[in-house]
Amino acid sequence: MKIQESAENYLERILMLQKSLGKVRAIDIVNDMNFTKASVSVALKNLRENNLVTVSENGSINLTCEGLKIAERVLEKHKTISQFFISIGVSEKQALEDACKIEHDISEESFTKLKEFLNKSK
Amino acid sequence: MKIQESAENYLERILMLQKSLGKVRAIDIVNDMNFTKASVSVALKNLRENNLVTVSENGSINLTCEGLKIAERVLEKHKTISQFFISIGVSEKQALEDACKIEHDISEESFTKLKEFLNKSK
DNA sequence: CACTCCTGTTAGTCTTAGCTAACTATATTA
DNA sequence: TAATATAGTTAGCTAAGACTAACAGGAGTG
Repeated sequence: MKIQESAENYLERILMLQKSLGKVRAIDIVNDMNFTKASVSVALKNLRENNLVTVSENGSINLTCEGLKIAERVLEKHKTISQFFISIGVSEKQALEDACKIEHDISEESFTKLKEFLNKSK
Repeated sequence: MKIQESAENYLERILMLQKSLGKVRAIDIVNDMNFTKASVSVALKNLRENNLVTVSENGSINLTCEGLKIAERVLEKHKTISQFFISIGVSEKQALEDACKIEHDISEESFTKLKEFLNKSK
């Protein structure tokens, strides 16, 4: 199964929210991503069905091993890309916004080279 | 009207084909983009309705002023982004493939900074 | 002339991923 | 206790953008 861009985004946000809030419920995703409750509910159902998250009885959402792997990979891309843009003078706001989209498009090869480039230029 | 990513792509390809073939018909786009005739036909209808291309009786497709502006902007992004990736060691094939997707996501601000960066590093 | 190839169109289907509306269930509060 | 707020679900709609199938018209050829 090919992971869709939207699924990648949800997983990434769940991981970010886990880090900032400790514990994540659907409503936290709603507030963070500015989608409706209904959209998030359906998206979570999908993630559950693909074994990328689990939801405990109290409503707290957890990434599975597979889900976490994807989330971490996307988050790493996000950080690297935004860091790169900032390093060439892009505003932080815009860098983050662009990274959010590009993180789903960049290939492993280009991502690796970009990381190397950033490490070298430090 | 917000120009869709797919429309941007079609316009860009039409411009590229114009440069390489001189004259562009729907079938040239079909062969170049690996979509079906039907998909291309519908897409062209859309571009026509949005005054981004015209089609003459003999079937040759021309960009309108507005269509050309968009095509040139996207093509410039394409070139800049792929050039950047190549400059940091990405293979040409992958650089072009990634540029094809990222060109639709990058903001004007980031694009400008990327161009400046490339000019400086020359 | 009939056949086939080439080009293009239309109709209808599918998937992704958002939306609203309406509902349920629980918790808080007047 | 009744009313309201909060959280989540389901059903049904929409739009973009691909697809297949079926068809129409012109050009060249047996």
